[in-house]
Amino acid sequence: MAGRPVDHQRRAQLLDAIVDYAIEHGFSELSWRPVAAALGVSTTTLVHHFGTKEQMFEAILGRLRERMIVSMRDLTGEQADLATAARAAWERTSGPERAAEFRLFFAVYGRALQAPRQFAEFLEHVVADWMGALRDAQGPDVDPATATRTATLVIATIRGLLLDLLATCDRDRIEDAAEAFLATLSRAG
Amino acid sequence: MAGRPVDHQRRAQLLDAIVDYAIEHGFSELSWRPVAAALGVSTTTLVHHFGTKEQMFEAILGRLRERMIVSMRDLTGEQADLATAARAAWERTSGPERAAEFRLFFAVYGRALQAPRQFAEFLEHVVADWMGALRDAQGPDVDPATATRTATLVIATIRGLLLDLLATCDRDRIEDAAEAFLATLSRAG
DNA sequence: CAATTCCTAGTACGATCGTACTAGGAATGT
DNA sequence: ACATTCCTAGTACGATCGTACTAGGAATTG
Repeated sequence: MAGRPVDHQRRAQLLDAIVDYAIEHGFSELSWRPVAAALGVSTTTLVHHFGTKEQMFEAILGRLRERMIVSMRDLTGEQADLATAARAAWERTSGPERAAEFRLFFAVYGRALQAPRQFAEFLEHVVADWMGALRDAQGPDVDPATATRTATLVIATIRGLLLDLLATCDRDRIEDAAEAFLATLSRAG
Repeated sequence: MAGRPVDHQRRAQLLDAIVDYAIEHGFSELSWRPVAAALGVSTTTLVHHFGTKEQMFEAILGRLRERMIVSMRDLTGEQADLATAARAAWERTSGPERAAEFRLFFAVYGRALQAPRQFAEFLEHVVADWMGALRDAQGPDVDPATATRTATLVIATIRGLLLDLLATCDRDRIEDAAEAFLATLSRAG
């Protein structure tokens, strides 16, 4: 008994390629056959590794979640400072090279606001992590309620600006507003 | 020559029903057959009035745009005041009875961030209108650049909070943060 | 009245979807 | 070596999709 062992690395490698494909093509074009063709494998290979399509979405969101949470690690350097944390968050997310990734991120919202629970869970995890980072950035001596309030507001503002940035071509206007917002935080904190 | 005249009212009536269906079911379930079944007509009736599916999406977005712009008319009462305008904007958008509508609104973002131009155009029109309203609310005597900056920021914050509100179940946290944000505007303005 | 145009419905065709089924080569434990 | 399990591929089936085609009843002008 006990034949060939499961190749977990193979699945992870396929999953990363699928996430890249999703970032580039969006969710709507995410069918077995096109993905398999892009990866140079057969659809049955993908089905074998990921089961149903719903399970594949779950795997994609899990991996994407990991990536996005990792990209927001250690927002503050040494000192705990909300203003620098917010600025770091903005700069890490607003770069043109990450636009495709955040396009997919907001596509998750589009899906989460309809039925399936998996997309909503994804957002809860990611946003909760970012909230924690921005709460920590305010230091231990601030009122927890206001810390939560401030973190919520900062995330909401940045996310709203990001949506603008991705949806419009008016990058200057958005970056100007973002700069003003971050300056406000520096003045206040 | 000249036979039966075109019944424009019939088309408008069908379109409104389709928009309602879209608000309730989202874009992904927006196929000829289910919509026709829900409306109690045949698919050919819809095809006859709207042509291709892309044209139907265009019609839906056009009607939805009208609705959303109308819902934000006259944010300020008599006096031009950014704080009251922002508060009015928040209160008009955050109500639970409009949640379904804004779910679809953010679903537009999800699509706009991928290919098709029509969704991006929709957002440009709607956001431009809201921007204008919030710029006007600041009165004629403020610097146009800062007025644009402020309007951008207010819209971004409200939109970010709205996304949070729709995606999470933590309504209290969001409304608390929104209240703090609006209070800030009142203090500043 | 007749002619014409619009509205609606039924049907059918090709494409694509998710997925189950079959089967053969590859890699392991005994 | 052998049995067993994994990986990959090919194929096929049913469902759903957008849409073209056909045709008949309704409403209008001449």
